[in-house]
Amino acid sequence: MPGSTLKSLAQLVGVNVSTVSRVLNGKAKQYRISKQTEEAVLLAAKELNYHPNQVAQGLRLKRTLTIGLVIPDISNPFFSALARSIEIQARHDKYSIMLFDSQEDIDIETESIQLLVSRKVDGCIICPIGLENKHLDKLEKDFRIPLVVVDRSFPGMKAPSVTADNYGGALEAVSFLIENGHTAIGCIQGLAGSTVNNNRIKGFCDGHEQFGLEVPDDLIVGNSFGEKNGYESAMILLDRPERPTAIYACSNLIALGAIRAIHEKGLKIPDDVSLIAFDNEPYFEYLSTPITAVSQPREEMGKKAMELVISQIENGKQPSSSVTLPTSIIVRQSVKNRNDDSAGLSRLTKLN
Amino acid sequence: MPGSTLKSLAQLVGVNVSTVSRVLNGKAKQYRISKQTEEAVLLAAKELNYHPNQVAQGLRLKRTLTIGLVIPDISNPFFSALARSIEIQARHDKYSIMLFDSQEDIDIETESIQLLVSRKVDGCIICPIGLENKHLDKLEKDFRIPLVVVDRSFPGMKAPSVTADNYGGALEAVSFLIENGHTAIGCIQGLAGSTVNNNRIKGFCDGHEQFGLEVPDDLIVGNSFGEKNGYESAMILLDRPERPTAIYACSNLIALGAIRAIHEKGLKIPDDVSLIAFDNEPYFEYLSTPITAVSQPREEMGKKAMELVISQIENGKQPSSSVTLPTSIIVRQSVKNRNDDSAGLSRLTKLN
DNA sequence: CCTTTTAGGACAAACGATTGCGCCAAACGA
DNA sequence: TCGTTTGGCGCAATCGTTTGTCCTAAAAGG
Repeated sequence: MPGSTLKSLAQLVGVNVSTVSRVLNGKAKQYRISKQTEEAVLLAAKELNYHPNQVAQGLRLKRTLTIGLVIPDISNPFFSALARSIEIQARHDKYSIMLFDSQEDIDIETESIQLLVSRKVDGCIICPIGLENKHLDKLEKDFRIPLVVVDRSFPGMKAPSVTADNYGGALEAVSFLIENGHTAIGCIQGLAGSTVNNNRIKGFCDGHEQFGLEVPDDLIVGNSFGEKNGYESAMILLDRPERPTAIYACSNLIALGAIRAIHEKGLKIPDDVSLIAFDNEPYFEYLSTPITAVSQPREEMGKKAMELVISQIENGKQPSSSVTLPTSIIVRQSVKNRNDDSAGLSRLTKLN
Repeated sequence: MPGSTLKSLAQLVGVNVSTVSRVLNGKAKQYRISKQTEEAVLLAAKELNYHPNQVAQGLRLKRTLTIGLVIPDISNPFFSALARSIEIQARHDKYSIMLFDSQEDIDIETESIQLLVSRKVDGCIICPIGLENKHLDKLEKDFRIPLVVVDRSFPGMKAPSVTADNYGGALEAVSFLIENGHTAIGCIQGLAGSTVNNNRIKGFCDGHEQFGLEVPDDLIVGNSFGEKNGYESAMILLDRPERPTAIYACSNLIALGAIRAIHEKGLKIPDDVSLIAFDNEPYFEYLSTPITAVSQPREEMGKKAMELVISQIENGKQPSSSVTLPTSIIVRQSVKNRNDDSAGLSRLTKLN
C-alpha cells in the first residue's frame, strides 16, 4: 500500500477522519470515542500498516521533528564522530537529521542555512566555518529557529555553544612540550581569527609565558585546519635555518599534513622533530611514531549539543550558558624529552 | 520576518495568492499576468525575502527534494567519504540529505526505512547491513520509493546497486601476496554471508586456485567488518602454531584492529607478518609500516549512486543495470617479498 | 451596436493531518 | 412529558502551495 492515509482508514472503518486521528493520537477517551470504534480503528491501522505522513503533520503542527546539521567536512573524522553522536541522540529523541556539508565554504554554509529555514527544521546544530556569524544570528532573530553552535563559537552570540576546552588543552600541550625541554616550538594554526583557533593559540602563548619564555610569534604559521595547510606550513617550519625542535599542530588534519612533510623531508619523529596534535585519532597509536595528542570528547560534544537544541525546542527557553568540555592529553611517543640530552640544559618549570 | 508566505506577499501586492504563486514559478506569461503585476510581486518577494515553505510544497507536490541516506556507521571513513560525495552531488541537484546511522543493527536499519517512508523522501541510498533485503524490497514494491544500494548488494534485488569490484580487488590482493611468496595467508573476513564479503572471499579463494594452491579454509576467520573483529581475529591467527606469513584484512577497520593485535604481540610488519587491506585510508601511508591496500573509488561510488537515484526519480524508469567500479592496489611496504628469503623457494606463478 | 475574443486575475479544491466546535440521539432527572 | 445532560462522533477550518476553472472587463471584429 503506497501510503494509507487517515482518509483510507476512516473509509475502511466507516467513521470520520477526525475520529481516526483522535484514536491514533491516544485522545480516544478525551473525546469520548467508544471502545468498539477505538479498537476497530487500531485494528485497521495495523492492517494497513498506517504511519502518518510526516510532511502533512509538519505543515499542520509546524513541527517537523527534524534537526538541521551543518558541518564543514563530514569526511573529517572529528566531524563524522560528532555527527554520529548527534544522530544517535536525535533518534533517541524522535528527531531526524538533515545533513549539510558546507565544504569549509562560507557561501555554501549560508546557502545551507537558507535551506534549513525553507525546510522548517525545528532546530539546528552548526559547526560554522568560523569567521562570520551574521547569517547565524538571523536564524534566531528572524526565524526563531533554535540553534546550537559546536566547535567554533563566536564571542557575543546569543546561541549557546558546545566546545572543547581549547585553551586548557592548548596550555596542557605546550606545557608538556616545554617540560620536555622544548623551547623552540613551531605552531601550525588553523583558521586565524576563529575563536577555536584563538583559544588554541592563546593557550600556546600563555603556556610560554607561564614558563617565562618569550612567545615565538614568528614560529606561528598557517591559516587553515586542513591537511594541505599542515603540510605546507610544516615545510616552512622545517626549512627554517633554526629548525624548531617541536611542532604543535592545531588540528588532526594539520597533524597528518605535518607528518607527511616530515616524512618527505626524511626526518624522524621525535628524534629530529617532536610533534603534538590538538585532536586525537585512533590511528595515532599505530603511526610510525605514535603521536601524542590532546583528545576532545567528541561523543559528549555531540550529545550535549543535541540536548541543548532539544531543550530550546521543547522548553522554549534559551539555555543560559554555553558549555565547555574538558580535554585530556594522551601521551605517546612523538615528543622527545630533551632534558636528558645534555646535563647542562637547565630544566624549565612553571613560574608561579 | 519569521516566514513570509504567499498570502503575505499577496496582501502586500494586492493580488491573489495564485497570482503570486504563478509569478514566482515563472508562469507569468503562461497565465497572462501583466508585466506590472509580475514586477510588483517579484519586488515584494525580494523585500520580504520570500522562500517557499518546502514542507507545504512537499505536501502539495508530493515531492520533498529529499534523499534518505542510511549508513551503518558514519564515523567509518569509508562511509563518511561516501556520504560527503553523496551530499555534494545531491546539493548540486537541489536535493537535501536525511541521514540515518543504522549502527550496524538490522532493527535500526528497518526502523530507519520506516522513517524514510513516513517522511516521504523522494528516493534513498542505503548501505545495508547486508544479510536481509526483504525490508528493502518493500520500499519499492509497497511504497514505490526509488532505491539504490551501495557497497553491500543482494543477488536478485531489483534495485540497482553501486559496488566496488570486490572480487577483482580481492583477486589482485591475494595474487600480490602469493607472488611475493606467501602461501600461508590468513584471511579476516567481514560479515559472513553478505555479498560484499562473499566476493572478497571468492577472490581470495580463486586467487589461491589460480596459483595452484589449496584454499586454506581454516585460515579464514572473523565475522564482522569492525575493528574489534579485526583485533580478535588477528589474535587468533597469530596464536596459531603455524603462524600465517601474511594477513588479508577484508576492511579498513579490520586492518586497524589487526595492526593493533600485531603491535600488541610485539610483532613487526612485514618482517614477522605481512598485511594487506581491502579499502585504503590516507593515514596508511604514515603508519609504522605503510600498509599496502586495495583502494575503492569512494567519491565515484557516491556520485554514481546519487546519479542512479536521480535518474529513477526524474525519468521514472529503472536503470537496468547495477554498476561495479574498479579498484586499484596501492603498494606500500606491509608485504614482505619472501621470494628473496631463500633461493630454494620456488617462485609461484599463475597457472593459465 | 452587439458578439466574440483576449487579457488579467480571482476562486476554490486539493495534499494529509489536527482540532475547536456543533450536532444528534439516548439517558436521566423532575 | 419535557428539558438537560452526556455519550459519541461528524463538520469544517487550517497549515502554505499549486493549479484547473471561471469570471469580468476591455478590445476587437462585424
